[in-house]
Amino acid sequence: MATTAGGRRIASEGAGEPATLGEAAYQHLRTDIVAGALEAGKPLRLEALRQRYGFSFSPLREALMRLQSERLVLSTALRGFSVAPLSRDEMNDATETRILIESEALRRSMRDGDDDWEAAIVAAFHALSLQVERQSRISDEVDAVDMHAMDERHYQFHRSLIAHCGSPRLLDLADQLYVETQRYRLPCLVGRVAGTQARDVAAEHQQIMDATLRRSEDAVRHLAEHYRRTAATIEASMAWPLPAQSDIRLPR
Amino acid sequence: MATTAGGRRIASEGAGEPATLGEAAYQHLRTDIVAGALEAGKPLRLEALRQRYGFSFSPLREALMRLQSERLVLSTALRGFSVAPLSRDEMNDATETRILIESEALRRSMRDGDDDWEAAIVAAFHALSLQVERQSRISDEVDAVDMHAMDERHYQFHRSLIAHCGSPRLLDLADQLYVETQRYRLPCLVGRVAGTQARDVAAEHQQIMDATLRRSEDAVRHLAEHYRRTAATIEASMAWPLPAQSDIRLPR
DNA sequence: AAATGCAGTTCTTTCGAAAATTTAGTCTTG
DNA sequence: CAAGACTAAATTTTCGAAAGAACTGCATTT
Repeated sequence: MATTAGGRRIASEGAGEPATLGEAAYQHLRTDIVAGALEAGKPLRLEALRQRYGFSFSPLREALMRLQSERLVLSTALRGFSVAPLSRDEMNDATETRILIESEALRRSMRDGDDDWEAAIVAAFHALSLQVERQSRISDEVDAVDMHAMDERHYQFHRSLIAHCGSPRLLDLADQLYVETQRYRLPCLVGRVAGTQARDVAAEHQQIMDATLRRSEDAVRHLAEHYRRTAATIEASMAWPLPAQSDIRLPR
Repeated sequence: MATTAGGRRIASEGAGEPATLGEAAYQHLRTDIVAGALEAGKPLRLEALRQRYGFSFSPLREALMRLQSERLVLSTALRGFSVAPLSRDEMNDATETRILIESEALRRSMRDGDDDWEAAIVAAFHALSLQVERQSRISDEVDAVDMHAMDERHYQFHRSLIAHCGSPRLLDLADQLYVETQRYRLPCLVGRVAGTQARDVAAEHQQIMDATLRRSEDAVRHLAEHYRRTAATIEASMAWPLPAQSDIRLPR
């Protein structure tokens, strides 16, 4: 097995082969939770997971542990794990926290960013634009593969903005919140007819980038609006699971 | 700290006995890392930990996994774990991130806080004051037990300020950063002669509380200064391990 | 009927050993 | 003597089964 450099568990890390089964399990589970293949709120029985993925208990447990600390999985002491439920409150909390973190990171990047940083932003924006164009050219429907390619570019663009903030913690938190909010974004993308959006997301990105390169505080405002608008769109269009009474278990 | 910092993890956790060995291992390891009993930078060999704590591999691994995502432990794919090193950069990053998070949480608490919230702050402040007084009365030297009692009150006070922010994520992050920064604070407290401090920490706390109850933005400023002053004090007084060349391993 | 108590079952958690990989040491070779 | 190759030891990772706790359904009691 080819060893991957053990970087922090960032969203883009998945590229190389995972060095351990635990890592592999983590990646698979995370992908499936984010994509909704493992339904929100449902319990994650170890035996079922073993059959589904072919990992044995130890790596699975390890993966679930990690996912728990990223808020994708819940666990109760002797009752096992479950997929973290989706809710308006969680989404909004995640969105606002993301805005807090990324605003600060963006400010710092704008303060200290160098030419390479700027160049990377322009490049990422371009790559994202190309992807959008290609997609609308090739097919009307957005399928899972397109969606992931798209999402990767989208991630790279947003990350490039804050990349020069100088704080490993902020970048880490941003990554984590990106993944969390992905759970809410992705379901709304699949099956959507390309170009249907009322919003001009591309224009929003352009606005953010331009203001960022101008080192203008407008960038922060645009970014926040961008995220809030996305959250609002999702909140409106999503079929929210009403918090089931039966799922609520009093601790002991 | 009576309550585990990562308050979300387990429903029934808290002060009581940990329900599983994994949880117990987590608590022990965390305590020992924060207190410096497990030296920063040193590798954590599973066999050694098994002998020291009496837990077998599975619970230990689980605990280490959790600690890794809280930045107290590092791990590399097939080379095991080590205690996360201490450094000026990490401390400052943690401090600034903490300020970012708690400032926002404090603002929200001040915006929405009710009478109970205010009462809890006053109570926590009082408890902290009593503890400080008792300590300086009983003995000159600060020992480990005093230190923990003190730290618990201190934690409760700071937490009471932001308790009403309404965001589970912010509270969680604040808890995590509290623990992280504890690694830097605690070593500076042990052995210190009580009342020696040039700073009047009690007065700083009073200032923060007063401004908070007035719902004044000053509270945020005072809080930030409080944290920065602490960081500066530590930065000056601590014997920093110089980043050893030999510890650096290139990942292939 | 509601509450209580009691098997049997399901599921999580833990253990100890086996497998896989890295690390250290030794020897060889150019 | 440095670089490489091989071997042995140390260490992590993984497995599968055993142990322990929670859940289910049913009978019993109030």
